[in-house]
Amino acid sequence: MALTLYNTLTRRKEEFAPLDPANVRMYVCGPTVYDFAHIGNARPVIVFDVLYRMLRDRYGAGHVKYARNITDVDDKINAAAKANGEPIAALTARTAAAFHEDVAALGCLPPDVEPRATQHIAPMTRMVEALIASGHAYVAEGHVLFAVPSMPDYGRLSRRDRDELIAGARVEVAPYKRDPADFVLWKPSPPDLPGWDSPWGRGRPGWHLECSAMSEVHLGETFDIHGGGLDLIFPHHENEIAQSVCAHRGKPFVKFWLHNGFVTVNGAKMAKSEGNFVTIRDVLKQAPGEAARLAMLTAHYRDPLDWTAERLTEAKRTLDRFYLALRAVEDVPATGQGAKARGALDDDLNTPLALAALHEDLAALNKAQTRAEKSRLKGALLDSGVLLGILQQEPESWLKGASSDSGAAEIEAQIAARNAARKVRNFAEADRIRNDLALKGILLEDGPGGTTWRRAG
RNA sequence: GGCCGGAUGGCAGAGUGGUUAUGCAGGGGACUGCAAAUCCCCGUACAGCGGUUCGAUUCCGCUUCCGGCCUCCA
Repeated sequence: MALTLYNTLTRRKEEFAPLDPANVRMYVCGPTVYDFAHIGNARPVIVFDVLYRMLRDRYGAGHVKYARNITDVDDKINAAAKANGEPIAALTARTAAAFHEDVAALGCLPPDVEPRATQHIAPMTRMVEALIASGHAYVAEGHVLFAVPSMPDYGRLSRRDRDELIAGARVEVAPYKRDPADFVLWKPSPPDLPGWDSPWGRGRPGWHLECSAMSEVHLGETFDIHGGGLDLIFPHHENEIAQSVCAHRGKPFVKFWLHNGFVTVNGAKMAKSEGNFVTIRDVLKQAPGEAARLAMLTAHYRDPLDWTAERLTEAKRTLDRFYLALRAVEDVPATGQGAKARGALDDDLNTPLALAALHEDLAALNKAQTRAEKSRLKGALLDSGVLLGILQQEPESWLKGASSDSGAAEIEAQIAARNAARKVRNFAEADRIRNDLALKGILLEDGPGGTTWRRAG
C-alpha cells in the first residue's frame, strides 16, 4: 500500500514518492531556543517523528535524512537573555539542552542533522548575494529585503495574493520597503546584539532565511518533505519558498508541505497572558512521557487538539492496559510482521485509526488461547508500537515505575505479610495491607501465579 | 474585510452513498474472600434548512456556530 500524505501545496492527499527513489529527505522547523518548549511545540515534533518512523520503516533507516533546525539567533532570544541578565549563548545552550531532554522523554528519535542558525551564516549570506544578483532582493538602509513582486508565484502555498496581504496588513510598513509585502533577509545589528560582518555591514539574518539556507546545505536545493505548524504556512514557509526558488534559479523547493494543527488548552488558545501556558516539563510531572505522546496521537495531526488533564490520564490508563497484556505474555516470543497500524498510518498518518487497530489486537491478545496466537499478536502489537513510538518499554518497568530497589523490597515484604494473613483467612489484616499500599499508589493484583503489584494511575 | 479549516452518541475520535469503527465513562453479567485485570451483553450519534438520489451522516448549495492565518507564533 502506498503512503499518502496531505500536501498543503495542492490541498489534497497525494501518493508519496521521493525524488530519489531510494532516499527521502525531510526538513521540519524546530524550536527557537529562548524558553522551555510547550505542548504546542511538542505536537509537530511528535507528529513528524511518526512520519520519520514510517519513512524509515518503508525506505530503511539509513535512507531517510531528517533535518530539524534550532533557531539560536532571534529577537525573542535577545529579549529573553536581556530579561534574565544571561549571556545569549548560555541561554540558547541551556534551552536547547532542555528541549532535547523534553522531546526524548516524549519518545522522539533525534533527527539525523540538527543545524543551528548561528553555524550557517555563510550559506545565508551567499543566498542573499545570489538573490541580490538576480534582482530578487535589494539593499535599503542597511537592510536587505526580498522583492516580493519579483516572484510572480508568490502566495501559492498560502493561497493569497499580494494585494490581499497589503489590504489585511496589521503592521506598519517600514518606509524603506519598495513594496509593502517585501520581507527582511538581513538586518543591521547594533554592537550589543549578535551580529556578523557581511557585505551590507554588521547584521543578522531574518527569520525565514535560515531554513532556506540550512535545508540547502543539508538536503539540497530540492527535497521531499517540509513540515511545521499550521501557523507557519504564512509567512514563514511562503517566504522560504520565495527565497529558495529564486536563489536556485526557479528550481522547485519542496515537493510535499505538511502542517500540523494547533493545540489548545482546555478549549482556549495557549498564551502566557492567559495563564494556560503548559510546558512539556509541566506535563512530564503529571504523567510519563509516553502517556503524553499517546495523548497527542489520539487526534489526527491536521485537526486541532484540545489538551486536558482527562486526555492525559486516559492515555496513561490505555498504556496500562497494553502493558498489562504484554506482561502476561512476557515469556512468549514476538513473531510476525503484522503491524495493523501501518495501513492506517499509510493514509495520511491516521493515528486515531491506527490506535483503534491496536485495541483490536489487544482484545484478541487477551482472548488468545494458543501460544502461536499470542506470539503473533504480541508481535503485531509491538510492530505497531514501533511505528507510533509507544509500547517499547519493559512492561514491568512501565507498571512499576521508577521505584528504588529498597522500595520494591518493602512492597514485596508487605505482600508476603498479606499472603500469610490470607492463608489463615485473616481478611481484615489482608485488606488493611492492601489499603495501606493503595494509599501509596500501589495496586496489588492476586492472580493464579501469586500476587504482583503495579503503580496505579 | 480577505483566505483556509471544522461541526459525529455523556466525553474522546475514525469512517462510510445503503450493512452505522474504536477507546473512556455508564448499566447488566461471568470470574473473584476483597480488589485489580480480563471476558460477555447493552448506546441506530452524525449542527440546521434545502437539493441530487430508490436511498445522504457521507455529494451539492445556503444558514448558524466554532477555530486558524492575514508579516511574533508550533
